[in-house]
Amino acid sequence: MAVIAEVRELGRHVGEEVTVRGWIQTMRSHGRIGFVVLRDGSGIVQAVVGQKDVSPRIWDRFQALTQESSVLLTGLVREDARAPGGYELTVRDLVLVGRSEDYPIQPKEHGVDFLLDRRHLWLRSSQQRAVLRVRNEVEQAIHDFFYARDFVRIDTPILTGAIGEAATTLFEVDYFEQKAYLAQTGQLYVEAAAAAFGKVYCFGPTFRAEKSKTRRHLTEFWMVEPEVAWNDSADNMRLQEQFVAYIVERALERCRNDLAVLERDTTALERVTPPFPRLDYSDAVKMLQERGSEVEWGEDLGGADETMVSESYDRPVFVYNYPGAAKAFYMKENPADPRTVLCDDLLAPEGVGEIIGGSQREDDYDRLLARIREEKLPEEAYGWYLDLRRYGTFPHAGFGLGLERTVAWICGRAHIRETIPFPRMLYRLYP
RNA sequence: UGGGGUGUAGCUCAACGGGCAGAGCGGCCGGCUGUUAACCGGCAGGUUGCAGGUUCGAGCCCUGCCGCCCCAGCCA
Repeated sequence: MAVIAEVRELGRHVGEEVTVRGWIQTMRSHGRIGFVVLRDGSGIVQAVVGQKDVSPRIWDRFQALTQESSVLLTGLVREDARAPGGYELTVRDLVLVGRSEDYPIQPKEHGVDFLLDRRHLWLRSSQQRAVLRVRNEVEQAIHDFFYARDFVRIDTPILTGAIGEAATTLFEVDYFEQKAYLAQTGQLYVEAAAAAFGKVYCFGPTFRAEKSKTRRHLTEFWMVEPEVAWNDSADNMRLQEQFVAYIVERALERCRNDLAVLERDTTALERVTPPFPRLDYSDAVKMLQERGSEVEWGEDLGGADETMVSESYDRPVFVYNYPGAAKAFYMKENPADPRTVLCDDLLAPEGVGEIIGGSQREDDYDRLLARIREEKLPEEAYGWYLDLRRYGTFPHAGFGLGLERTVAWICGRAHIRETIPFPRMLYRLYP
């Protein structure tokens, strides 16, 4: 009875007979010899079957294999430069576990719609596996970064009352004959927790019922939102650049292979080291106007404007202190220029655009209440949020980083839909 | 929601200015002992998104509808 081995550890079994378990990725038959590439999740290995080396029964079984059939392969592990992965299995025994009939995804080009309809199978493809492994590494890096800095993770509710940033549309659900909404941010809740723990973050799914159909929007996406008591806007940006640099570094360190599978040119990522350039909103508008943009002071930057700014730098760039009218109600007024608020957007290079939105929060009770009324928000829903300014208010700042946008940038994918296992978009709820 | 595209074999795409609907891949059959998206020969595979219109004749032109893609707005 051969020992069961994972493909990633085959190097330790050279000269031994092992059994590997997995799925047939590709196969090539050649008369009296044949090759299959087996995937087990830990890696891929080429297995060779020679007609003279196996019984006629095994040979017939091999001839009948199809793409994505699940199998047990038993054989001798050899080093072989001709095999992808460097190791090869000379098959002695083959057990068919589950036959795959007419697998729809070929090792060829397919349209995006076709693939998304079969997302449950598309996940098996090598580039999709690479993207999702990078996502996994980024998620782990996020937790490690904050854990090492003594942040406390706070899980914020997904079912909420009418509270959030209000500008965006919320998904409404029936909550025991009451209206509830899927959370569009955990920020307001981590602000509460910051007064309990000092440094906190939340990391979970958020929901936006916007009818956007662009390469950088999903209706369900994951966002990490740190919140730090006593931090001002400048502290906030310093934390952001350290955070982003750490995530990129981890991906470069631990996902070399995946980035190679994705044919990602990593030179642009190697440059992502602090400090990131900082551009005052007003200077950004001036620069954009000189380059022919129609943007006027007071407006938010459009997608084309963001691209123009980010293309002027070789690493992520902060644009800070936007006009208050263009931003959310909770951002703190800039004492040096009350038309603006203490906030920042972090724009990733290579035309990726915004991956972080952050700000120092309004900590003055009266000014915050005035802003809630200006925006005509349901005041009664914000009672607890105002309490944070009534019982020991404190300066604090935080930000939200979009996980999918960050992964798309690191992986060099044009569209963020490939960076989440099962994307939720306008008109797509299946599979 | 607005603007621009697109829809032809299971998949990816061809088809002159309106004139017999095709290829590659995949499938099936056969051949081949070192393939790397193998190769060679053969076979099957179509209501050209749907409904109407113009025309001797429509995959192609016109109208409506539907799906999808890209861009904009909103944002992460």
